[in-house]
Amino acid sequence: MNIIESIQEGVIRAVKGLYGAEIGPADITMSATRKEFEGDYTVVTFPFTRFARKKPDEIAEEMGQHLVREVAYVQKFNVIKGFLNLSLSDAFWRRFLEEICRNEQFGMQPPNGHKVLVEYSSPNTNKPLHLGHIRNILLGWSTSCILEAAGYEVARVQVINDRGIAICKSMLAWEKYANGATPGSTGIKSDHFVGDYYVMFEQKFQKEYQDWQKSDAGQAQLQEWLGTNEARRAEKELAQKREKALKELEGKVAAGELPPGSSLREEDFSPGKFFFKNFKDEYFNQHSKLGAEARAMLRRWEEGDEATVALWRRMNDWVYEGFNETYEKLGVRFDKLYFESETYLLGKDMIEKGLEEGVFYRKDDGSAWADLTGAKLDHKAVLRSDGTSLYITQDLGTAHLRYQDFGVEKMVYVVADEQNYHFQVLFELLRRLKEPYADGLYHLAYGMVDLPTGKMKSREGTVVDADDLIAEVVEEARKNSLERDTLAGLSAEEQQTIINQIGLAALKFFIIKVHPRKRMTFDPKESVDLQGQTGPYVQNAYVRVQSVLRKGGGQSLSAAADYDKLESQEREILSQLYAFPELIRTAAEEYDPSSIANYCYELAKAFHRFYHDYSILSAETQAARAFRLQLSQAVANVLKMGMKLLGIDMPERM
RNA sequence: GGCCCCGUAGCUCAGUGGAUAGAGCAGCUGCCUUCUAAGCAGCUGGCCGCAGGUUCGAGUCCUGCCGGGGUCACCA
Repeated sequence: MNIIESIQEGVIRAVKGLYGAEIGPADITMSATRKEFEGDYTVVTFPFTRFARKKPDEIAEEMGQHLVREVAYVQKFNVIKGFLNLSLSDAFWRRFLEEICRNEQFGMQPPNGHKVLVEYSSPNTNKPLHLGHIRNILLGWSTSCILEAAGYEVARVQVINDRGIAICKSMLAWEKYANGATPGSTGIKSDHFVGDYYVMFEQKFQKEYQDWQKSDAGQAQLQEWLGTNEARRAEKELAQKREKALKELEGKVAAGELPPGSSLREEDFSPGKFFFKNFKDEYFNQHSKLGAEARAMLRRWEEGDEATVALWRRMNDWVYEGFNETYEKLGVRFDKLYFESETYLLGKDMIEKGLEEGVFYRKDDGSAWADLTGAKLDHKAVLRSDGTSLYITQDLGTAHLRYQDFGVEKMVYVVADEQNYHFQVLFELLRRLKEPYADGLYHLAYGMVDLPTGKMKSREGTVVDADDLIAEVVEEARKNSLERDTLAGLSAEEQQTIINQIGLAALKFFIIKVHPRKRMTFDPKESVDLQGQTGPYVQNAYVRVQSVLRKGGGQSLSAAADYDKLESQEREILSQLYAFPELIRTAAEEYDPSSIANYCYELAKAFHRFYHDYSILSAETQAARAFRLQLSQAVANVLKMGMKLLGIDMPERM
């Protein structure tokens, strides 16, 4: 039993003995004592006034005496405004420190016999990975590590969207314009190589579309639309929008944010532009030559045309090669890949079963639906009238397949929050189908990543590429390291390893420290910061310990047993360490890596302060020296484990 | 419009219903002859979106409103 439970039990007995009331642990409000007061743990006594019929201070006083008498290691107490602050004995903390120094795996929970699957990354194969994927990957990886630390057996998987019109665009552009060029022949990273042809397709298509807009056919289409009611509505809305924008602009000019004489871009409010923007998909499907070619290619792929499938395989393999490089740089891996080309037909059996069981119903046209109005959702199509699968059908089948593959009781889907509705529907359907894992489903929905300039938009070229970003943070770490010149004496290879660790720590920590649910602003300038609330700050605390240990470690630390009169900073650090196991449990329960990041920062901060204020190697006594060495060692160990859960490695020097 | 998420310092973010709401960045000041200054300390900066309610106690829970985002396809 840990000390917190002991105290709770003591409080329960005290309440019963003193006031004759029965309470449970949940009725007790307990927390670590705030820094400005003396004590280690605080019990709030206000809730007890109801049955004690006494003032909070009196209750606290009585209870404090009771706890000191009855609970081992509770040594003394003080009362401030109804808050009962308890101090544990030095012996308690010394024993705790000894215990964690013996246990390298302190905080890691023993296997709990449960299996969980984590799906993350899940890219398309037509473009390289970008900043959004990085958040996804870091969340997925750290969540899976945290679940492992909490005792789960974890399977890491990704779904790869390797089929559909998008990859056909890349294929078509490559066929038409590449003249047989390959990643090897051009020296371009292979996923970027494929992505470049996707971009090229879009550019050629855009050019074609613009030419068409000016053509008789295009103008005729526009004229036809301009006569409709829809057009009149649109014109009205555009006029309103224009007015609003004009007001905003005038406000900004008045505030000096924009130069005088600034004006609106009138074309933004022209009905013609509005029309052609919305007509784009229809143009692609109905009129475009390139669109027709891409669709023909998709059809050939679906028919299994040999040459098309071979090209498809070749280009996708290039993409995987590039992805794997990026995954390796980020230090993540997967146990299994699910390719949509292999799973997109799955799920129909489940629909059949569901139809029999009345989970779904059929419309006259043959399509299958689920009535989810009871779950405050809606009617949802699960099979097309021609009998083919939909996105949701495929996900039903894939979930079932994964259960067969891994026998997991829980599945975590790391997917952006724009798909919240989809997962609500998916989980509800799996519950109704009585899938055995249906109660263990969790959508780890994370907010999109914005740039200081606004949303990332691939069409406007504001997407931050994953590889570029990694290179940038590592370069920043390299420059800083050179200035500091602390790595002299190490081989070039060792130096590079450390610089990579520092750069990636900055990037990863910057992203993980924000709660997943929140939309986040990613400022590239701040992400390469190496000072303050950052990954390298935490690494530096670890490095300082290693440096101390190199100089003064190796001797017996048994003298630590004689250390008494712990400093309040030492107690504070110990109390933080004490919270580590519980932190892992709650982080796993809540699927929240950000709590680990913030914990590591707080612990590093406490250590940096301690390191500054007290001498470790030249402490006043042998006992103090031994104790502080142990304490430093314990801090380093916990920081290393904590950061490892975030996918961040600790360098031995920096 | 329905549903979901967010709103805390100039900026980026913490904050299990408990004490005087915290960090980092930015700005200003100090501290390297001492275990690595990627550090430490200080100053400046808050109607915790607004209004009600529940509670001994609300940034935290409930309701309404305002603002931002997402989503509501036989697309994925």
